[in-house]
Amino acid sequence: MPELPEVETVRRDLERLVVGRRVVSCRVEPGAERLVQLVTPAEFCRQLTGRSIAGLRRRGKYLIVDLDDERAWVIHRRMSGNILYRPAGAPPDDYTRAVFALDDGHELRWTDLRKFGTMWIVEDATVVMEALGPEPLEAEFTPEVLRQRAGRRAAPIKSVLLDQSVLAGMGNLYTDEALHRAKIHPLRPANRLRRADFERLHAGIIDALRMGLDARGSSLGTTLRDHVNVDGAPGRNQETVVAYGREGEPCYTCGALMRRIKVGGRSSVFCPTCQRAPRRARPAAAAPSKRLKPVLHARRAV
DNA sequence: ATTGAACCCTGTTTGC
DNA sequence: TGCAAACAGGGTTCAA
Ligand SMILES: [Zn+2]
Repeated sequence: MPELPEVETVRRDLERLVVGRRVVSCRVEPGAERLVQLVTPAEFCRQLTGRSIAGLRRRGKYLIVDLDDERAWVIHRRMSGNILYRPAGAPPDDYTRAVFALDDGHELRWTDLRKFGTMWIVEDATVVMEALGPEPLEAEFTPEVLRQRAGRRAAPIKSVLLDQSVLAGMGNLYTDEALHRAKIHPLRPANRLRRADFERLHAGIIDALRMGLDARGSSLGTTLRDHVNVDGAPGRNQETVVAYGREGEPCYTCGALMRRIKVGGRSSVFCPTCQRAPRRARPAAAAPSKRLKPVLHARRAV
């Protein structure tokens, strides 16, 4: 799933490849019309065709392609959107939903298995991006900033970290990674964390994101729906994750088996030993309370 | 203000 | 064994 490191990796690649290039044609495949926001695909393509790419920015999980007419082409990959930079004659890519030909003989291909991704062309990119929190890899992000923005919420810290208005760019994977590194249980109410917790969490967030960036992103799950970079190659961070997707596997720190619970409807993997449950842990949905009665049958031969 | 459900879509898993 | 139904997945938006 594209989160901050996955979007940033693609931004850096595109910055190297397409700045100064002109969009010479634009095509949105039938059935993918929802990709385009605000206007029809035809109008979208009309606005895009002929424009040159002036630069690439990122804010949270949004990719911003600055155009030479002072407008911004804003892209959100959501769950399965990928941007590929291919020679115009390259073999087709599965789930291609839109194609943007460039003046260098290459094309940008938008692939998106689920069609959840969205694009806008706007005068001011901030308009389409809801009030986003600080950038976790910028100097503005400090333990104190984290405490002030997250520490008033009574919701589980996991849910608060996923709130893009608290902090921009964290998704389910990097949230689990950060909480594990910080040894904080995902269900801990954010307003009950102490300063020392926020110090560790701050460091854990940065470490997890940097690890993802160094590996060119995480590509978990089945191949088709994974994040890939502009050349179609997956990231390598799935080899480095310490929590996400590791349910039932031993914790790298203590060896206890990693558990998975639902927090705010999202699956969360954590170590029950390293990440101590809050005093009043919410009843885990995955653990129906069993009466003592089954003891009578526990040893029954099968 | 805060929380939870709905929604977007399709590959995968589960159940009959 | 086949097929159909349920589910998972994450971010955002809407509703309560
Ligand atoms: Zn552990």
